[in-house]
Amino acid sequence: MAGLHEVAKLSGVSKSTVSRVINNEYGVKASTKEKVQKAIDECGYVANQVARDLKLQKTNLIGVIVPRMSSNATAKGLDGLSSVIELAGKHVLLANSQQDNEKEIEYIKRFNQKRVEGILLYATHLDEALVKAIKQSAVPVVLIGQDGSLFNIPSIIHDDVGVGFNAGLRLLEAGASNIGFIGVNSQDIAVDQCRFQGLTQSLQHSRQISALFHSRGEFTIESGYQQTKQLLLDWPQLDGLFCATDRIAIGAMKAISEANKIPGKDIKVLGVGNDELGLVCTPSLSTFNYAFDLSGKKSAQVLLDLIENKQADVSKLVMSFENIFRQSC
Amino acid sequence: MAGLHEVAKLSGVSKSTVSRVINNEYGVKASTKEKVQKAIDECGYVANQVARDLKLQKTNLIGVIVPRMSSNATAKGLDGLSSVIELAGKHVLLANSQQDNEKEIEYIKRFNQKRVEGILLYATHLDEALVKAIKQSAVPVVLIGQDGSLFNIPSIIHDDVGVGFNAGLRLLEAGASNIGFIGVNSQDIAVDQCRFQGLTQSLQHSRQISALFHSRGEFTIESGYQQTKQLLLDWPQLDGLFCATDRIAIGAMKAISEANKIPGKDIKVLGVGNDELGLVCTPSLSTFNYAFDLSGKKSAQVLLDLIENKQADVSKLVMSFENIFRQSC
DNA sequence: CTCATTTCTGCAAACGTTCCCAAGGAGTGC
DNA sequence: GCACTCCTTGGGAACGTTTGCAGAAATGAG
Repeated sequence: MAGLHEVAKLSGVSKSTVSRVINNEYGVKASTKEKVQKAIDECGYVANQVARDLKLQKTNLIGVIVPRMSSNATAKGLDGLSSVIELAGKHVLLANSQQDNEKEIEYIKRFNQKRVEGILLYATHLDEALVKAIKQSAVPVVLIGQDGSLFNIPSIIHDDVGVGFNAGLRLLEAGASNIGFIGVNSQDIAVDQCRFQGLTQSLQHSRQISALFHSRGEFTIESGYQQTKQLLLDWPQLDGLFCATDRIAIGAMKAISEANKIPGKDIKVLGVGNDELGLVCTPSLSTFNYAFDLSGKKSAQVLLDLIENKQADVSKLVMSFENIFRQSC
Repeated sequence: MAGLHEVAKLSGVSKSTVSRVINNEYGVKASTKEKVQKAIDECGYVANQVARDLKLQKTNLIGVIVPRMSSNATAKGLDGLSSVIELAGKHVLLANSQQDNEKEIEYIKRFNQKRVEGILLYATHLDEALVKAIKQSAVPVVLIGQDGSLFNIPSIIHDDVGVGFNAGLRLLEAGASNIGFIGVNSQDIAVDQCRFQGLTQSLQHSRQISALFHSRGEFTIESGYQQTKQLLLDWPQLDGLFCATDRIAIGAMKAISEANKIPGKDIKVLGVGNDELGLVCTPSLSTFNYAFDLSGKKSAQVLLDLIENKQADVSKLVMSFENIFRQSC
């Protein structure tokens, strides 16, 4: 591929001059500018950004690590963050960790090698090795969805405890007293632990509550279905169900219907995430809206700030949520 | 950040030797290797991939341009393509064109500057300027979702005509004779034109058909709702509806219900895409499954081949589909 | 101990830019 | 005609690597 050198030769000027017209700096005569421009068009010159990046010590690259691409949360987050990153004239270097902790670590390292300017990490769980990798990163890392502020890692999180608390209140209000929670795995602090914690907090002082169950599965509709089926068998009194995600909740409602009970009447159901799925299913799902696109944007903004100022003025940012109460509770 | 140079100084060897240790080439004494390794750990050296890329004239970067992040098709496609790209040891450089033709062109240029090895383009419509930009790209571009084979651009497409044809057959079979089609905009060849074309082909020879309507909107549930509301007003005889996407179909069913007709009974409804939404809504939506993850994978493979072999052995690849017939038709 | 052979290491060029510095040339005022 | 300034241009170092080549050190054979 043609380089600066060839353009220079072709137009009979020096590399310096060519460079100047490319970056259209002032101080180059109109006639030479024209001459050079012609040569550029002629040999189809395309600036080599790699060489530039090396010289300028700046890549304009932001690394983004997600656990999976095709989930409501990730997709919307990606949409949000990409818009602010691209507005800032930077590019998104994307990696799919497939929820694998080691891959997350691997990508943090590789991104450092690639000299990204910062990293946005949608982590599923924060273990020692990951924290260490983040600490070792030469460029700032901001965490999305999990709270790393304990380790002094800037984090954008959703108010999972608050959601759990509100879910409890709503369930009580709706008259439920045998309440189940379907979470994911215990390593996922935000989705599993915090939401459950909020739930228990709100139920704690109520004398209406006779029992509380905690069951665990995966992030899918199918898993929600299976978990609930089992739960109904083990515990027929169940009359309120808080699911850690909307997909789980939708699976749950299916299981409930199949057990000849009416979701939203016999058993109140609540999800989290405001997935569009909850809007179209029957009965429509009561849930909590997390502004994933906004948290994506926010996290990108925090990261860009961090890159600019070299120090965080925010170590933890808790995004609020919105109650979306429909038919299921 | 510490460079090769500092490690060399610290360990008392030359840059060459350090480089050799890092790339663990044979022919370096165990004792020096150890010495160097210690120095590396000590000063926290991280290889500069930018410099490497420049020297080796190879970035291991694949540019991916999508019209939006948060759609079923894109998300699944991204999941598929990222898995094969990452398996090949390469990285995904992601750009969101926001369905803007000019941005697509802009990104093709920028990616060329970044010296990506190839580009995967989810295009919404293929106009002259875009074709020109693709032709001018120094690295191979493969198109996903739109047919560019006419312009000799390797393309991975879904069998949109086939889907339209099958939709028509199904609608006839179900006894519909006043059939509507809700598409998007006419510039979207694949989603609007091809699907409609297939539909008309299958209906052409039928004497049962009394009329066929073509209406246009956007990719959303809301748009499907509005379009259908209008359609029902204009044309009350409507008894079969083929929607270019599942989201549109779901909006359509809502409008139908509101008009006191029963979707799947009074008016047969068909969508495209096998969005999970269609599974949970009532009545469940009959649709066609496009293996978006597979087309993502395939396109990445074709691109990698193209990069490797410098010439295409496939110029067009039509992915098949699967009939998913549920309650709505 | 010497010479040949093998193993190891360092020098320096190259990748394609940017940008500092200096120098050439053209005006300008006296 | 001279000194001065301003505008335009070119030379070359630098960014951090890799790698061919040659030389140094180590090893082995006689």
